[in-house]
Amino acid sequence: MINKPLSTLETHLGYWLRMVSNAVSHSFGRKVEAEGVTVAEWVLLRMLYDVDRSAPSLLADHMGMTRGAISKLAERLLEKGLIERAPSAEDKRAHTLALTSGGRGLVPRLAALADANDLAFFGGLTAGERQQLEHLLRKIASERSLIDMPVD
Amino acid sequence: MINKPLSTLETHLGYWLRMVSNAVSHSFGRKVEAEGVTVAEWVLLRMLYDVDRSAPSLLADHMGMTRGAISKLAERLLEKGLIERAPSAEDKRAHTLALTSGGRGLVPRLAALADANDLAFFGGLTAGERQQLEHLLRKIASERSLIDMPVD
DNA sequence: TATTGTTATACTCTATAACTATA
DNA sequence: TATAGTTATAGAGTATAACAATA
Repeated sequence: MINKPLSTLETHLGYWLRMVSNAVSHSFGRKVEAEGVTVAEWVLLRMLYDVDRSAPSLLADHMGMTRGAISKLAERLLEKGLIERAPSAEDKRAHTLALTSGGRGLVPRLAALADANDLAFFGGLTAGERQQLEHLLRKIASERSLIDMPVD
Repeated sequence: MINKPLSTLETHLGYWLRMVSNAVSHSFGRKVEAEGVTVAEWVLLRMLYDVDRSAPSLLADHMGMTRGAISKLAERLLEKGLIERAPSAEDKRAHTLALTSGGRGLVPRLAALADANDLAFFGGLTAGERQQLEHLLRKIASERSLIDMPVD
C-alpha cells in the first residue's frame, strides 16, 4: 500500500504568514526597544493617542486580549510613566487609562519607527502588491471577525 | 502650526500581518493542543519527518531559532516520547535528533490539522487569491533572506 | 581557541482563575 | 448575582550568557 503524501510545512499559508509576521514584529520590536517599549505596548499607546481616555476592558476588546493581560501591560506603562490611571466618575468600579504628556510625546517617534519598519519589509513590493496584500489580509480578518472594521 | 497627521496602526502592513498571523497560529495551537503538542513542536516534528535525523544546530538554522531554544523544545519532545536523541559517531560533541515511532505516527494527524486550519482561514479566498498571498509572502521572505528557498 | 550542545536565567506574552470592590 | 478591574499563577516562546565536552 502506498502512503498518501503528507502536506509539507510550505504548503500552508499559515506557515508563511507566521514566518514573515514573526520577522516583521521581531524587527519592529528591536526598533522600539530603543525607546523602551514593546510592540504590544506600542499598540496600546497608539490607541490611547486617538481616544484620549479609555476603559481597560474596551482596550482589551480592541486588542483581542483578556482584561488580565491588559492590566499587566498597563502596569508596565504606568511604571514607565507613559500612561496614567484614573477612577471613573459614574461607575466606581471602572477606571480609565490615558497617555501622560511623556507618553503623548513618545507616540510620534514610535510611529516613525513603525513607518520605517514597514518600508524595510514591504518597500520591495510595488504599490499594487502592497495594496493586494492589505486587501487579502483585511478580507481574512473581516471574514473571521477579527475586527469590527469594513474590508474596504 | 499644524501637527503632521500620524500614521495609524492600520496603515502598516505589519499590523495586519500580525493580527491575522496571531489568529491563525492561535487557532492552530488550539487544534494541536488536543494532540499534546504546540505549534513550534509541530514544525520541528514535521522537519524531522522528512530528514529522518538532524543535528539540533541545523534545526535551529532552519527554524530561525537559537540553539538554546531548540534544546528546550527538544527536551519537551523527548519527555513526551516523540523524538529521541543519539550521539553522533564522527563528532563526539554532536548529537542527532530523530522521531520515535510514536512521533512518526503523530505527524500525519498533525498535518491533517494543519490542512484543516489553513482551509478554515484561507478557504474563503479564491485559488487565485491564495496563490497571490503565497507569492507575496514568499517574495518578502526571500528578499529578507528569511529562507534559503527560491520564490518560485 | 573555536564549536556543539546543554543549562541557567530572565523577560514578554498570554491565558485562566481567584479575588476585591462595586453595581 | 453580575460586572470592572487587579492579582496570582503558569506555561510558551525566546534571548543571552555561562558552562562542558570535544575538536
